Amino acid sequence: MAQKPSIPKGTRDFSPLEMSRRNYIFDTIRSVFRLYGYRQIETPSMEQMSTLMGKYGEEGDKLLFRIQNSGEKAGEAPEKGLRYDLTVPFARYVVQHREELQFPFRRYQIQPVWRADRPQKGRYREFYQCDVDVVGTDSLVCETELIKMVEEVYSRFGIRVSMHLNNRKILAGIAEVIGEEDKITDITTAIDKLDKIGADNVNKELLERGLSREAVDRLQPILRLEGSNEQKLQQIAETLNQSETGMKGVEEMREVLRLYESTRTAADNNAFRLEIDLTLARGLNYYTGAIFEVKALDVQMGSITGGGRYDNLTGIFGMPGVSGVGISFGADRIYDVLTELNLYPAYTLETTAVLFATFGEKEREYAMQWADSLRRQGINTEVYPDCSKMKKQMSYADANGIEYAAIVGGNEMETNTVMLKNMQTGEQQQVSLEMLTQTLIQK
RNA sequence: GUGGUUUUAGCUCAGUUGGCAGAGCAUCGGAUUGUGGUUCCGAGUGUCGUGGGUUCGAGCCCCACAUUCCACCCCA
Repeated sequence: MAQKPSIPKGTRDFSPLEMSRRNYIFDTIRSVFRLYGYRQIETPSMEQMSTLMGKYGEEGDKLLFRIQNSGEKAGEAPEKGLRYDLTVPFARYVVQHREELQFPFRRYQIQPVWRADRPQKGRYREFYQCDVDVVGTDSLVCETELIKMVEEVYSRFGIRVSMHLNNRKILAGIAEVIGEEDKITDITTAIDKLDKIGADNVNKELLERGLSREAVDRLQPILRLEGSNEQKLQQIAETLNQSETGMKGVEEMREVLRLYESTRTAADNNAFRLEIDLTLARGLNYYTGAIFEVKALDVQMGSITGGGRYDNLTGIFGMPGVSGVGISFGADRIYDVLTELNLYPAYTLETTAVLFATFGEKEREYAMQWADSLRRQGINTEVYPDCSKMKKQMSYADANGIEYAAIVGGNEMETNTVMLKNMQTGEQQQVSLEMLTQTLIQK
């Protein structure tokens, strides 16, 4: 019985053109990662449920894909699940391989992750993250370099972005000074929505979540913070001067900004905006220091990159005292942004340089020998496999965006040449193997 | 998990109060027995998302499920 094939909700097929573009994204990100000395690892698609559970908050647990073993009954708790992000598997990896790693350890990882979320704009159930993390150091140089890497990546893509910067210690300090230390999660998730729902609704939500009227009032100056990063820091420092944790956060942020500014030159791109944003919270509750988020300025889309510092993620797996910091580029959202802004360079069309189109079996064999010679020079070459009509063969070259057709008939075989046709201009000339190789190598 | 939306030819989509299933593009063939992308002529294609129900009769009305997209929650 023929049934209509389909793929699971929130997943996608990638066709050749899309893959060329995706590879352009991965290659660009990867080259920046390597520029800063990061090395690649991969981890399995599935992890033990015990590794995943409880790392992403209540909501996160619900969004985990569970893997049902064939032997398990429907009601049993599955022991394996698909990874939800790359950071937690990385922490697990570090703990398991600690004896073989040199710290500080810089790694990058480009792999798909899965979330059983409801799909919508820029949200898929299977998507790629490009993670870059360094563990085993709490140096703020790392935060600074991550910021510079974000700047470099988006500069290469030509996407104008704003990078928002916050610090969990500052958020903790705020909760402390308004006397609601234990409500830090409620406070952060509420003020995270400031942009979207406005100050009045945020305050309403804070009251609903059980904050006192007084605490909400004391929060207001923080919410309304304006001015340059330096001015913001000044105001935050004044507000938090009674909180040791809060002041630590202020110092960290000040140092990161200072280091960042110290490396900037006039040549740096001004399209990149780095701003302190106290309303930036980020849901993952393992963050303890800096937190980052990047949004495209010219496209309506959720964050396209995010990350932060986590002081004790490996502690959960029995290896305390290892601080890490990292960020994750959302490849699929970047793809959507590049598509919407039409920013793909022309060369992202990965294709064949030359197609041999032939008039018969003898010509085809002749073409195969020529093709081998070209391939030895590293030129992407195809021989049309059937003895079809020339029209058909030329259409094939055209439809696949192949730049040159090398036509082989009796005349060409006699003179030991091919008729080389430029598919864009329509110009053609009879050329020797040497001339053909030269022409194609120059491309 | 909540609310709405979409699904008809390979693709994008029309389809009237319930009455014979349509267009453009793409594909294939020909005009052109050694030349594609432009032109002209011709042709093919459908379990109308799936399963039930109402009706003399359902692409259209009702129910369930799947799916698309959007918003909320949350997030890359």
